[in-house]
Amino acid sequence: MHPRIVDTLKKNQLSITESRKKILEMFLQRKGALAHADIEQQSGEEFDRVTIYRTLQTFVEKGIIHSIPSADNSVRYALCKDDCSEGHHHDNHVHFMCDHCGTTYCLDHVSVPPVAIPPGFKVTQVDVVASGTCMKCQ
Amino acid sequence: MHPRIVDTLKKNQLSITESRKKILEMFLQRKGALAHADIEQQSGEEFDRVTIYRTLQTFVEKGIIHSIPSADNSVRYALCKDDCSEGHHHDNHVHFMCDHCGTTYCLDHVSVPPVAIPPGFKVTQVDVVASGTCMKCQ
DNA sequence: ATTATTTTGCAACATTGTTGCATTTGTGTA
DNA sequence: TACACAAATGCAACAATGTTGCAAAATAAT
Repeated sequence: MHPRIVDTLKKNQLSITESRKKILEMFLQRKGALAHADIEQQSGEEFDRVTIYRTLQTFVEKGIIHSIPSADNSVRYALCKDDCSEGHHHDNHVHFMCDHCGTTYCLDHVSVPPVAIPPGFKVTQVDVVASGTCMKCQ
Repeated sequence: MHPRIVDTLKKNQLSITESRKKILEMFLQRKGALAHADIEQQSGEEFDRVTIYRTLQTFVEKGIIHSIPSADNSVRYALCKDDCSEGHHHDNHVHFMCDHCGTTYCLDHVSVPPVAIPPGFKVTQVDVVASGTCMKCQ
């Protein structure tokens, strides 16, 4: 088991349960983003569907993971950059979604460029969603 | 009826039907984006739910409208900039979604800044999704 | 006007997400 | 360690959303 799992849960005042440990481990092991369906398949019916929904919701509220915008109506989640031990500041993110294999990459180290939003809008968050073909699918 | 409706449909080799005319008119009249539910409500059960799904799908395929990425798993659509009479080149778009009233604005005139995607990724489209509070909700 | 093609509406189904509640699990304390 | 309290889980039922096949209706072509 990944060493940071229990730490992260404790820091966020969450009970250490099987589902939370396992789901958090999936995020730590895999670089890319995960959809609800991915988790359901990978865990092999170990957890109830409802439990997965609630766990993801809890993780989002605590700022452990964040949801990634997509145009095809599939919600995906990825780990927040800094384990969010400091709380959940809404980071700006750059994501890449491969049209071919569907993998979503969370490019934490790419900075979001300034965007000239017209006056009148109060911007709190900017997400950049790039899509195309990833290195594995060239 | 908006004068461009029949033209747009003809240019895209689509039959001129009631649902297509009415749904396209909704997009032309309203500046913001529309979700499936919006259309269903505004048309007042005039059309079957399935018809709306299929009409939206057709419009997307023809490049008349495009879907807007969002983090909350709600698909919204907006008119393509140039009526897409030329076919569907994948434009880069800036969108703004108001956290308060849920309205999605399609900021066609704001240009998408260059983003430094790491080598290995072949980018075909970049969407920028800003969120916060719109002018009506300040 | 008539025929051929396309679109629509209906029904049935599949998927995805939500809620309430009893049972189980985890946490804090003696 | 054992106990009581709090929290999370699983189940069932439900709601919302999206899909598919097919007969009937509307549109387009002749």
